[in-house]
Amino acid sequence: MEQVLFDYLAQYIALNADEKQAIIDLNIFKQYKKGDILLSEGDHSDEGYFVIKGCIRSYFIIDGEEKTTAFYTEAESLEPHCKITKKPSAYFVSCVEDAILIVANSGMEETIFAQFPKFESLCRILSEELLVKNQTDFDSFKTSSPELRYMHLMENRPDLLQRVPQYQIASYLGITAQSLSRIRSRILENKA
Amino acid sequence: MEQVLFDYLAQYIALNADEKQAIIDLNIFKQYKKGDILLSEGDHSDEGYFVIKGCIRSYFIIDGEEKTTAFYTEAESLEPHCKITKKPSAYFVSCVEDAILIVANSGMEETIFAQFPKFESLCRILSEELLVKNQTDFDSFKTSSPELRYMHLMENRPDLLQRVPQYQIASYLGITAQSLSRIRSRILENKA
DNA sequence: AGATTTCGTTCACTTAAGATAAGAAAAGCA
DNA sequence: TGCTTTTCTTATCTTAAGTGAACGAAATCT
Repeated sequence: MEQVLFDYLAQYIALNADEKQAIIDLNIFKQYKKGDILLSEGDHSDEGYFVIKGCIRSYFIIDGEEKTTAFYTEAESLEPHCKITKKPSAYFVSCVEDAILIVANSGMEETIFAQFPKFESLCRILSEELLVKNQTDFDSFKTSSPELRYMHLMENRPDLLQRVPQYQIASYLGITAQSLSRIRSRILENKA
Repeated sequence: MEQVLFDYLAQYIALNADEKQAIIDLNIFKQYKKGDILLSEGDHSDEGYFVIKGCIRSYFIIDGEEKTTAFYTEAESLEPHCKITKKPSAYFVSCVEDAILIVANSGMEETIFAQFPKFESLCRILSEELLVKNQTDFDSFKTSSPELRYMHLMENRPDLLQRVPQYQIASYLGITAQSLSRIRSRILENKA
């Protein structure tokens, strides 16, 4: 199970046995069931999540409506805002599927940083990469119509369309479920 | 002039005289004129920008149309994707106003990191904060209508509406200039 | 299996954004 | 100052998204 994490980290830095053991010793692997809520609006949580297996999502509830803002699948990580800002969470995080996650809090990170400084370097690099990814996604969202956004998603994360209910995809695309349904039939028509 | 930078950094870490001098010795302050282009699509650039004074923006050109994706004003910093990914830039960066910027490349960062490790720690923290900010903006964009996005901007960055041409604001909001003009008149009507 | 809840599609209607064009206002320049 | 370019607004028309409601299909539960 650790292998997913170590394979991921190997893309960025080489870890020796001690360093790997230090991570394992933190005892951070947890299992969850579909529907489990990891974080709720208002929570003061200090935990970040790295997905080993499964799918989690973040969403707001605005006027009683769920607004999904992100999905995280294998080898992706979610650092909730509240972990960084130390303020109550503005959104929810729950499991779209049964999941195995790494759950780590800031205290654990400090421990690791102090023991192995190269982890802080790693975190800077990961953080910069995440930032680039997030900005790229935002740019693409801003410069595309809902239909293009959907087609973009079909190309880039086709698995999501299988794993996640359509109404969650819809709000992720910034539209209603009805509108997404129309877009889908429009695309099918044009293919025929 | 350095003071803007040091005031900014003081929010995060304490710098001693040596450290400040190391930064100054990099000789990184540059002046630009309104309209100057700092980065073009296709460029392989290694430079990041920190705004001391003025305003810069990033934009794509898609089908001959400018699509503005971000504005950066005093004490904000822009790390172009190409700096991090080492690939050719997908977008442009230019000056909305005359500007004084800090321009630093990766080599300078390495130098500083090696000399003063706490700068790397600083960069991780800044990077995480930028990520939170960017995600918050993205979430807000996704969950708002164009009209709400504009009102949000009026509240949060009213200065931009004065400093930046409307057609650039419009594409920043993901809409056309005509549509923004209608939104503005709609808002004025409802106030009256 | 049967009942129930969740999810996806369709329809009719309303509202707002995109496209195209034209003109007014403002800013920049000679 | 007067001229030119840039920026903003207005109008018409088209297209697509939002809303509310209804229905059927699929998944879930026991």
